[in-house]
Amino acid sequence: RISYNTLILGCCKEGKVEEALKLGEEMVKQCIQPDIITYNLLMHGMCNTGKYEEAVKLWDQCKQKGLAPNIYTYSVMIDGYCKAEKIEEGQNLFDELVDKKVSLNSVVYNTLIRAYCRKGNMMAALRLRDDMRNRGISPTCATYSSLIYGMCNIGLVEDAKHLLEEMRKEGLLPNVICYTALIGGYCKLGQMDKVRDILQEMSSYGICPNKITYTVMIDGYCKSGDMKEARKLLSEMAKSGIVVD
RNA sequence: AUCACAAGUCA
Repeated sequence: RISYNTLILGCCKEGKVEEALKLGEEMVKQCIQPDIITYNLLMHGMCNTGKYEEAVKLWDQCKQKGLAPNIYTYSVMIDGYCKAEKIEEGQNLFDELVDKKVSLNSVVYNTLIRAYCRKGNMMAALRLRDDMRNRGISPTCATYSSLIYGMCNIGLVEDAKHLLEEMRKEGLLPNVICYTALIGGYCKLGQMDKVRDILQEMSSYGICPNKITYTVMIDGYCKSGDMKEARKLLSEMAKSGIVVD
């Protein structure tokens, strides 16, 4: 069963969801009962290929079989709904989970927070962040990178920067993803001088830009018409050992 | 370590 689940995970990661489903049927024929993990994997695969309706079917099937959804099941489905632009549905599932009095974790919160951030509903996103804190669940880098991204996306880059400082106060160390999101915000506004400052700050904390960080900055310089600086970054990237593509 | 969440270019 573990072997099958592992195989299914492999298929899903390759995007071969049909094959994963076949493996699920094959399990049943071998008299190996799919467990909740099997279902979680399949639902995740469906969601990631845009077939969230299929995932919902699996969810129902799961309940009919008397397999109880766990926290992973919920986060997969909440994410699936949100990525299909059905935030309301995602929120409903979240509320259902809250009612169950099961202990929530940061991943479920982060999933919903990210959805609100992408939609530009920062009030809802920040309210959820406060909510998780009140329940004693610590926000993580994923929480903040979504929030920072969301703030930047509506042009409130200074608020985003402030969130980064808030992280430190909470004893969370901003990682390269948080910084990259913030840099992206400054780039979008053409504030390349600020980008320099952030880079400086990063290196003072020993955080190195990665391929995505460089891509964001190069794009920023190109769009602000500074091709010289963009080229400079490209060679700097190569020098830092990143495989340039 | 059998499963879930965050940042990028072009389309």
